[in-house]
Amino acid sequence: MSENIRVRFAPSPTGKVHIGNIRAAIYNWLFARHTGGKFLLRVEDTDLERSTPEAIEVLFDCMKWLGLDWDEEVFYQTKNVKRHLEVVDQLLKSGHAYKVERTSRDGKTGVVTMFKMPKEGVIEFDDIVKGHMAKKAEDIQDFAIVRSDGSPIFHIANVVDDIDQRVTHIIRGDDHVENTFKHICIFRALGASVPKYGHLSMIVNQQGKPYSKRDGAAFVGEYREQGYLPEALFNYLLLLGWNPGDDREVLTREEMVKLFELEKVHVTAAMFDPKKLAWMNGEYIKKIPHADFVKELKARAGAVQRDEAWWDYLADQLQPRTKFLNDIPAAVACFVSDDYPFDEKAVDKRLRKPGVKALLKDLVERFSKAPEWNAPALEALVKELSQGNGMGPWVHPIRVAVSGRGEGIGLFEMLQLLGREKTIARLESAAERFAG
RNA sequence: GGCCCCUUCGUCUAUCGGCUAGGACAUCUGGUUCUCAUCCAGGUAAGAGGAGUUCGACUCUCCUAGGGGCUGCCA
Repeated sequence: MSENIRVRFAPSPTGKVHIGNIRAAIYNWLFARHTGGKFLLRVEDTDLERSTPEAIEVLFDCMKWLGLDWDEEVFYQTKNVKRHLEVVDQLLKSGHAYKVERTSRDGKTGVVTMFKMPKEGVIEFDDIVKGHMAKKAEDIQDFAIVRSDGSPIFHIANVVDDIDQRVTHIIRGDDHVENTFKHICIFRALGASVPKYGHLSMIVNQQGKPYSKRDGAAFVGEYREQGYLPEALFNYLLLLGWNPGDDREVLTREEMVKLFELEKVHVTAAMFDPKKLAWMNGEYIKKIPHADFVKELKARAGAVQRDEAWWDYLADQLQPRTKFLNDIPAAVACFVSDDYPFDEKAVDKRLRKPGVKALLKDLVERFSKAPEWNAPALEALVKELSQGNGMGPWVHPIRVAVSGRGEGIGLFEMLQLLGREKTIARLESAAERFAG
């Protein structure tokens, strides 16, 4: 493979980065890193309304969050407008373009510059992912390249920028396939070499339609806010249309770079499955180094003063069962404050039952007298009470009383972390408040 | 309507003429556990339909059906 390979990610900043779009970035990045080529970033900021500095910042943030580092300086399309128009002049002179008065859809009338399509012949190219593509020139109409206000249109800007950035491979969404036939004609009219193309299928929803904001989180920022790890999103998006050829699914970045091949990217549209992404996220959370997880935990738990051993222990209990970092606050609420919320359903099921009050009172007695306060000792204590018939009748009410929830880390580990004093106080309080 | 593309379990996919069609997620069952969002074991579940080529087609060809994309002075 050549080290001259140059690819680009060329989004138009709108303040949000769509997952389909970022997947294109991922594939470009991987292709560049795999082949030792350059991954360029071009900001197609010609829509002045939407391409605000803030929107561009959002784009950079998403890229950085996912670890998509780019080579060379960011290329801004607006800075190349002069060049675009020079090239249009060139096309006008060579007879590949002409001016004409037209009325647009919204009723504007004015003179636009049109690119003149060849009238016969077949335009063809070998798409790296879709294979051989061909279309009769006569099936494509002449198209506008300069608006009546004198501003260049996407088709010409895109092609000129690709020439100027010396892009060798254009990897982009499937929705650009038709444009490619047009763009190839522009490259040829300019005597420029035509880059190689690879068109990526779309990410679709359960109905098979392009995945949009109505289908759930469609933008990178939303996944970040919901506590997804960038590595998990990256890995999941990569697998939507590519696989390493064996059964591996959770891959390190190094493995991805080593194994990624554009030729093996799928042609068919892939349905987005939030459940598998969630699973993938859990896998990556398990892989977080202990010390880092403790840091996350502390950051999300709020201000609580405990010693390191206490945090270590809680982290060990929590990490394997955490699927989303955003679940942490609810999971640790009972450790953070004595004013933790009670889940009404759990309370109904486990506390508002006859006999529970007496049971809790009895436990308060026994816990007060317990010689040791640690998980194994407490478990032994309750096991003895249950006489081998299952600890459920004791465990469930205790759990809801001290944590307000029906699920969480192991109960006895939880009691150990809470300490004797809090445990007893909470059992007493719950007995008065809820139990019958 | 016209043009281009696609079609293996519910979903993501393996298979590149030999298949008892494999894996993962989801789902179900059983086990472990106090619970579960952990862990272990197992199960259900697929080649759109029809012709042809071939000793043999999920794999190659054609047709049909279904799906998607494009058809802008958007990108």
